[in-house]
Amino acid sequence: MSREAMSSRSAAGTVRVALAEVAKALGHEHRVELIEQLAQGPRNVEALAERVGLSVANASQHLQQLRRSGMVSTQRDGKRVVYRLADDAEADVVFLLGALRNVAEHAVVSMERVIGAYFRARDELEPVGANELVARIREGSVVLIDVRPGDEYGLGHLPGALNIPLRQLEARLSELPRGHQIVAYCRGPYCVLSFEAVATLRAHGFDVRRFEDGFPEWKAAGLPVEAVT
Amino acid sequence: MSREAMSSRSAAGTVRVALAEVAKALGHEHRVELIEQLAQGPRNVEALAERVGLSVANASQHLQQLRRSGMVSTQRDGKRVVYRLADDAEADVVFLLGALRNVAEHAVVSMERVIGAYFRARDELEPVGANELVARIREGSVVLIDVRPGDEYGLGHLPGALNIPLRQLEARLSELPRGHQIVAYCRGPYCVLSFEAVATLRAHGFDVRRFEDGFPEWKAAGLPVEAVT
DNA sequence: TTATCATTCAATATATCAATTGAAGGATAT
DNA sequence: ATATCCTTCAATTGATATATTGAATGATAA
Repeated sequence: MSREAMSSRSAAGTVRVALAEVAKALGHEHRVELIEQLAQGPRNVEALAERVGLSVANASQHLQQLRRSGMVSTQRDGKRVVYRLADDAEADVVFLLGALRNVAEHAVVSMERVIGAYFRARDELEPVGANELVARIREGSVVLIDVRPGDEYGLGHLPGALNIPLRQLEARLSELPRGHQIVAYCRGPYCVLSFEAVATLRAHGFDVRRFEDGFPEWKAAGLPVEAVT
Repeated sequence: MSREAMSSRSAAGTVRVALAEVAKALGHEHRVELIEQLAQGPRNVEALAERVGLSVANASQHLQQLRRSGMVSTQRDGKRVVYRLADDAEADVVFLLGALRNVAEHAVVSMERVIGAYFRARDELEPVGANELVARIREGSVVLIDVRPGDEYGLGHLPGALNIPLRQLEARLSELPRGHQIVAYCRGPYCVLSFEAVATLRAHGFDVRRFEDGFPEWKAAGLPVEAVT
């Protein structure tokens, strides 16, 4: 939109254009996934492209759309360009993803289907809410495990969480206690890693539940996080 | 997306496609405005087209995109087709609009500009939050006025609110009390009607504040509403 | 400097979207 | 039935978005 067109527009119209710009930036599967990745922590273009399964050039173009929307900012680090959620907007972007999930849950038919087929287990897994988790971490009545890959754990994790990536879980069962309840978390409410972790650990007789959100939501709520220094 | 492509996709991928579909549906200024209108209450195509300033055919096409996204549903009423926010998703859609506004507020440069120029007055107007408003309605210490057009008021309004459309405000000052504080509300946090109403009433010496949200947010929060029967 | 690396730009083909026009559906009223 | 009204469909034009390829930029390291 040109400056001229913008200035001839009502204040309310400008607000709507701004909302539509943000929505349009999230209006493509790849950009949703890029934002989800960036919610775990900052990354350079190559790492993002690889995770999302895009060519570097294609990922770069999508990232620039996100940057133009204002949700993402960049910073040079040597010969790399590091993308991150814009500091001002980080928590709001995480909440926005959550609001989109809530709407899609009711509105999008294919999503209802996949939730029915895959995530129905949510109730059976008795997920732990953030408030309860805060209390139980404080009283020390729970062992937290972060089942994301090690690099994401390194960029930030819940206080005191033990990092056991899902792939290593079966090999590292001896590190887990049988006396305490275990709570597993990963990238967010529809991240499959913690679902699988809970299923695996229950099959081995552990007392384990899932955190209903993930690291980004925890951080966006203003709760304390740790990072590997 | 075809059924085949969908079934060959991971559960997480399906969720992302669903989020992107919802976001894309809000990725156009006209559809944002249509959703804002529908958040006030159900309407037929012609009424929506007129309010948004579109041809009927064009409005119909945008409305069908919204319907395909699942956010909007239709129902025939004689020779009219009435559009409304889908019952399941109504509150979630209103929250989603709010989340978009929060992100855009930080992220979109043009929006910061217009907020600075037009809505800076927000602080000076000492807006009333929903919790405070609930309490003050209960204790009867406030006179509520709804400054939206009469038809929107008729579709639903806050309990006990008096409808004085902004255009009639100066002509109806005698209906307003000088003993009690007045609270004005309209369509939402960036709706200009209540800003103007507060400015007008203050110029006439009334004790008046703005409700910081609007009718849709009040209803989406599960608070009670009235409608003209 | 030159070579190397990470990222972005430019050009292209393909696909999708937006707005307009006029015709077609579906319902009611005469 | 016929006419009328509201809405949707179909076809068109022009605009915008996506993905690919290869070249250009900007920074570091030899």
